[in-house]
Amino acid sequence: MKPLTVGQLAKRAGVNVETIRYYERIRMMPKPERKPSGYRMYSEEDFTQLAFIRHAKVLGFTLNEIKELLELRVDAKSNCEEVRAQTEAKIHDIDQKIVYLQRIREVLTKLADACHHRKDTG
Amino acid sequence: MKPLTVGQLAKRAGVNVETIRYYERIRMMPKPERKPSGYRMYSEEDFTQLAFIRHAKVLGFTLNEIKELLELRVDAKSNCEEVRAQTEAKIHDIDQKIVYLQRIREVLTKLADACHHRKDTG
DNA sequence: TTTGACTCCGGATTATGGTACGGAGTTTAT
DNA sequence: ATAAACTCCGTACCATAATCCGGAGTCAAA
Repeated sequence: MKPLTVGQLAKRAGVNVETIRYYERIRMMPKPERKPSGYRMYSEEDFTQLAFIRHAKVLGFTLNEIKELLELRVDAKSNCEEVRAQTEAKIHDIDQKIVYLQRIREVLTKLADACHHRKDTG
Repeated sequence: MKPLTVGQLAKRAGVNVETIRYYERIRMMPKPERKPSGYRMYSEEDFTQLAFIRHAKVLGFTLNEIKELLELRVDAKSNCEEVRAQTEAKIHDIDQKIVYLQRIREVLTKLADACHHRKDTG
């Protein structure tokens, strides 16, 4: 419940402090509450959002795409029908990515198996 | 069987001609045979490799990671045991990505469903 | 209470992954 | 044969996504 400092948040999320400030500047992360000294205070929710961003990044989404994903969540309260359509489009993109990954996975599996056999058979 | 020009290859793969030249410079793509005029000639195999690169890029692999994946394929002939280990590590990374993607997919599905219900029930 | 670690900020710098430019030569279709 | 379209090359430029800098203020703990 105690708020996290920017350094603690950075450490938990495995990112640089500067990255968090950068995400704040470009509105990927919300402006946090501040201590009287001006130090940033972060919540668990902030950590969740940052982790989401990092995972999505690993998956090849650009920061702008991730921002869109985050905004879908927020907009869901107001714009229901349109959000639903957009969300389904994103799901389609994700399914495509999964297909590609599985294809690459299969190629690699065959590679590993070929090596395995060669080892067995000399 | 007729070799492709760089422009034809670019068109089929959906990339810029400059991108292909760039990939050649950084050794993501092999140096192609040349016509007497100096024009590049590409094969179907080259197309396959380029398509692989583009797909892997969409999935968030960096060009260096993709280069490693391509090299695994080539090295498989010589370094069997080590290649197998590395390949299995890559497969593990890919499985992690699939897990992340499925998690995001789930969140989005819930979002879409919530909207759907809201529409039905007013 | 001081000292070392942390944080503040704006602005500069970096790495990656391309894209654009432009003058000269090549190919192709008419 | 000639124009349009394509290709050659090196270099310069661009956007994205951070990361670094450095001087000043803050916090924690010995």
